[in-house]
Amino acid sequence: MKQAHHPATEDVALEEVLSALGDPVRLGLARLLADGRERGWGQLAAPVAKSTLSHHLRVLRDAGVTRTRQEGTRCFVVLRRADLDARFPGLLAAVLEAAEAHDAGAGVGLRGTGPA
Amino acid sequence: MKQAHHPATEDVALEEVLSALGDPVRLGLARLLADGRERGWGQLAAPVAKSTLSHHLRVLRDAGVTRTRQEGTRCFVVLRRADLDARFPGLLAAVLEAAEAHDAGAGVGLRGTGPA
DNA sequence: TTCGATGTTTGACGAACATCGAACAAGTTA
DNA sequence: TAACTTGTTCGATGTTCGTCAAACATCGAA
Repeated sequence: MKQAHHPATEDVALEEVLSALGDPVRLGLARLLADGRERGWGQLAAPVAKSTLSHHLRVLRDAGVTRTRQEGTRCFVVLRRADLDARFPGLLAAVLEAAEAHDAGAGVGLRGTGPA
Repeated sequence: MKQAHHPATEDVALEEVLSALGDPVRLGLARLLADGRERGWGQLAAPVAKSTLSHHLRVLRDAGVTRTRQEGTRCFVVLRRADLDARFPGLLAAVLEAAEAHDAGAGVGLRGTGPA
């Protein structure tokens, strides 16, 4: 559990962001984080094994879509909305709105705290 | 060279569009077509073999990003801007603007008619 | 009909990807 | 110290992807 690497805002690449969000699980994760609130790793519920979930979170992180914070032995994930909006104005909003409107990236939800 | 299949506007999937545009060559092609003008297949110049170019154009077509029209033995490609905008408002504009701003998808250009 | 131009399809290849279970590392708690 | 919790990393597997060359199909021209 070493400190994860995050690309600087100016190093975020469009192709990477697009292909990162081009996966159903990752799009679902982004959609889950769309409200800007930070979520605990354990709250995230995706229809994949935890090692796979870890992989997807890494792809999102490496692409610059999310930021992971570590607190003790647990992690918290948050969308880098401001950074993305600074670099690609309107992109994230359009993607998230489209995902919401068409229920894309389904299968990803919250655990414990219940839906909503 | 049989008539290619195009998805109906309501069948266009967000994940497919995003991952279609997540490739440098395809993003470059989309960027090239961003002005809405129709281009001849032969005008498209990408740093790949023609079979590969054909493949990429098919991915874009299958994802609903472009439309291919056939005239005799040659093809013309155009961006399905209105369709995409109807289904995912603002998405294509944000992607193309971001690509333009950061010169993403480079290596794709025009042949014959010269740049511009 | 024969030739040439234009894309598409096929077959093959290595690289990248999504996925899993198991082993591991780092904190927290008993 | 000894568990236990929480994610990450590793190794393996099967799939998809990007790429090319070559063969093919189709249309127009000679």
